[in-house]
Amino acid sequence: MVKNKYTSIYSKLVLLIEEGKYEPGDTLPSEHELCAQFDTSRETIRKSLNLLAQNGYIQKVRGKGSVVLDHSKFEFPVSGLTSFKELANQLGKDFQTHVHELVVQQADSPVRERLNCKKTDNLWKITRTRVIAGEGIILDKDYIRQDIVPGLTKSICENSIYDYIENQLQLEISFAKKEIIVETVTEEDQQLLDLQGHQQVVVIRSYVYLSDATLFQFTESRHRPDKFQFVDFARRTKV
Amino acid sequence: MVKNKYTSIYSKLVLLIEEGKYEPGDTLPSEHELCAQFDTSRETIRKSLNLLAQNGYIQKVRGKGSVVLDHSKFEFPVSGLTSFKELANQLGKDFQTHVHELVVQQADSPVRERLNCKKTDNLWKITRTRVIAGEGIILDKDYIRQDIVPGLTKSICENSIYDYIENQLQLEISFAKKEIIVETVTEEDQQLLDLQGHQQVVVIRSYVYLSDATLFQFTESRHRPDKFQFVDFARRTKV
DNA sequence: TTGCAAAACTTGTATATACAAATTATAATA
DNA sequence: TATTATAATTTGTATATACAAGTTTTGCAA
Repeated sequence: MVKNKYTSIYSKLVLLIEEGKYEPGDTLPSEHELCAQFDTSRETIRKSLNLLAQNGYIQKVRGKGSVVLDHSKFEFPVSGLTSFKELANQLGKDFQTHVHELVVQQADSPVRERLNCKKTDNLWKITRTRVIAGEGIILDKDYIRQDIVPGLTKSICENSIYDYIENQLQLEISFAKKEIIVETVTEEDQQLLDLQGHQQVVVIRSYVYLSDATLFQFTESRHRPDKFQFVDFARRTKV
Repeated sequence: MVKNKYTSIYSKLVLLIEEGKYEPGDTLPSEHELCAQFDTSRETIRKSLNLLAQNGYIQKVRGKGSVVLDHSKFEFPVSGLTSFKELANQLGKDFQTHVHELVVQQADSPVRERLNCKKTDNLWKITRTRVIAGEGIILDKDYIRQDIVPGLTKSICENSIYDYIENQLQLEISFAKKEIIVETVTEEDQQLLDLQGHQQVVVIRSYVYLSDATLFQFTESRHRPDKFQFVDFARRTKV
């Protein structure tokens, strides 16, 4: 994949940190040295380092340098915008996706309000369960605008919708707003998940946007509580 | 508070957006125009705009401009690093903080491992409940390194420890790693919270760092599930 | 040796320029 | 009028310079 200079330098530095070339507590080479190593300007290096800082790999300290953080402590990055398949691949777990429903329907009122679309707009409704080690753990209910994402098939839904959107349709998924709450189980949860007596599920509602700021997807992801984990890296923003 | 140019411009733009001067769907004035308005260079304006984008206020589109997003949709910003008091103030809710325990102890093994400190290090242990509308909703258990944060009092814990750390001690809280999971209630939960029959609590474990990358606090925040909500704004990072 | 001051180093901020890439507006043409 | 090509506008990337602010090292003096 073709990238610009500073993201490719970022990726190389991430690799070096994950390989252990730079260990937690170490300081990276100074910006000046990195300029020489990568044969580029200081501003470009600084953009790469800011990416590292944003994603929790380093902490920059004025006068000292860029201190490497213990990024591995949280090996389960559910934060950010990562598809289930990308996640499962990273973890190397035994998993399957079952597609229960894949239909086109007109937006009914509760979803229409969430997706901010017209009554006549056609929406994909996709219901899937994620099966890990033989147990139905996650129930995903997706609503996707068909005019933006046409041509969905069962096979695509079993693999990765994100992969299809980004690589086949060449659309750019950009950001999402997420909300995490706990709800009591519904009849659908009980039918499609192996709840093992749990009376509540953790629900993640996501509103997903393209890079031109159009909202195209609403997802409700319902997790069995004992298998749920969310990890976040947060920087303090002063008022 | 003295700030640098680009964060102060950022704050002004946030204000204009929250006031409704720029509405969702509008585009901000172009970078060039903003340069003229704020009498500064384009790079400085770009830093301000990048802050807006990171925090979910705008989406930048090449060739078009900076589109204002609907930031108000999530009026409950638990994401990021915000103290309970800051949050409660924003919401204007009726709340109280009860301090149940405020002691200094040597780090015992489970906490020592989390805080990555020596056996002989002294730690504050603070146990507090957050009471909203008369009900004990949140149980906070804090462990803070005494050598870094000395002089804690009950009064400080009833108000805001973060406020004391930042304004009295002049330390800079910088970032945190958080983990959210669901656990079954403990005896302590049942004693100190009004659980109303709930058998599980949502637990947020936070590791909080200063700007020089030293880990100084570990917090376990235990929430009654029906009152828990976590909101996140996430940008997709390409590999 | 110890303590202090100066220098060197490192990151932060602000400004300027040049060109690339995407979108939008304009003008010319059929 | 409708279409197409061109120009103007807007954001993205890369580079360069100058100085500020914090940390570490160096070296001098007591």
